[in-house]
Amino acid sequence: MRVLKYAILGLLYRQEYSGYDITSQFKQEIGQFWSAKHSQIYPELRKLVDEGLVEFRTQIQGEKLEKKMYTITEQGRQELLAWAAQPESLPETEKDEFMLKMYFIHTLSPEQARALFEDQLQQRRAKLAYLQQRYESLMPVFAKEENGEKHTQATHGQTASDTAPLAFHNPNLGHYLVLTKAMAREQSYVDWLERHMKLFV
Amino acid sequence: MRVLKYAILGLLYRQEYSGYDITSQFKQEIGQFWSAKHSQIYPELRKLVDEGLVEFRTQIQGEKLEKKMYTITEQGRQELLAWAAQPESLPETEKDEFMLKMYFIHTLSPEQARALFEDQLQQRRAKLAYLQQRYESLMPVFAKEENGEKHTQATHGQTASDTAPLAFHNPNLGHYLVLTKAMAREQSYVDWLERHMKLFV
DNA sequence: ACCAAACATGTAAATATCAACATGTTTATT
DNA sequence: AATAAACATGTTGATATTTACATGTTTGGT
Repeated sequence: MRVLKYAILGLLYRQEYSGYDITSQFKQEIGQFWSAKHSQIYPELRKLVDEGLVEFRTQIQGEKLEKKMYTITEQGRQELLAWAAQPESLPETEKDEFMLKMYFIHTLSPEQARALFEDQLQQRRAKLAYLQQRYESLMPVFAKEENGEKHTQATHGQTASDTAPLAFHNPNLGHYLVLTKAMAREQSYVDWLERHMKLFV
Repeated sequence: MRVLKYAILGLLYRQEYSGYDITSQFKQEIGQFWSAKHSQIYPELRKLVDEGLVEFRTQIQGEKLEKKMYTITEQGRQELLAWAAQPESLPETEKDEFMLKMYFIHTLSPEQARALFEDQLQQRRAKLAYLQQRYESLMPVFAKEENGEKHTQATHGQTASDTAPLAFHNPNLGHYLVLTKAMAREQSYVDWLERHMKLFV
């Protein structure tokens, strides 16, 4: 399916990046939904160059550090748009090793199961808090906007920050969507864990 | 990491299975969180036999159809339990091609984006409905139990069926957990899509 | 008696992914 | 002046995963 190809083309659609920059991008928000290591990115970039979908120019950083700045070509843009507009059917499996362990919960003692559950809850809560903090620092306008009206007693699995204040033509829309979706995912995970914690008490 | 190894051991912990049976299991509920094709399963079973973690006996089906029924060994049980009790740190990325496209939403026209969004919503709703139906047919007791008290006006992203009526010692607990978790995941997805649909109206 | 679907097991080739190996430069701090 | 962290780019080898190739049996329905 070569999704990495399109992930890279999509990043280059907006601006010029080096291989290192692309690696860094995958450590940011989009990394919640797609990422790759540099050892996969560099060969993929070479392949994209060979296919005429991207081009690069070598830029000197400092005295002699060479970095390759990649840009998307017209052909690359066309392939990107064709992919992006194409609806996909859902994957049958969304892999989750923790849930696999939960399916085999009868292999554990109640104490062990509880420990696993609590560890997962702690990790998911930390991740959710991190995402919320990113949201507030990256999109202070929208975060504030909602703190007055609904954010007061939100306990039912959905933060008010997840309510779409952006218009279609806003360069931050994509970023906003992945952040709110990641928050919704983690909130749902936390809620489910909390709802089932009583099994081990 | 070899998660498939433990997925197979976990299945065999409860009962004897053939390779085909294991393939079938991955098409059931556990396939929501882990799965593999038969072309990966058969070599893995051979490897597990070589390692002494599983054994098999050949059984004749009908006149001459040979099938290999696999059982877990004591060593296999030990390795399974060691894995199952071990907490894991969260994966940095949970891949989702649709969300990758949403990050690149500026490559699309509002009409195209809306079409993608609606397609995804339709697919996620269908999947949620399918899971709910499975839940009701597999766990009729608990589905009924909750239809009286809370299931009446559930619109806030969490079905009442997701509220843990089982005790720790119930052989269906693992199955119950993956089903409710999959439903929660899909419900959260549907809610997020619905909340953001207005961007395209 | 025929046929299709399900049962059953494998291999081969291509691709995707990750961990480790390998090397060197630049920038900021002390 | 030293040093650590970040910047920067590659390759290699091991695994994991998917798609296609390959073959045959059994069961249930017409």
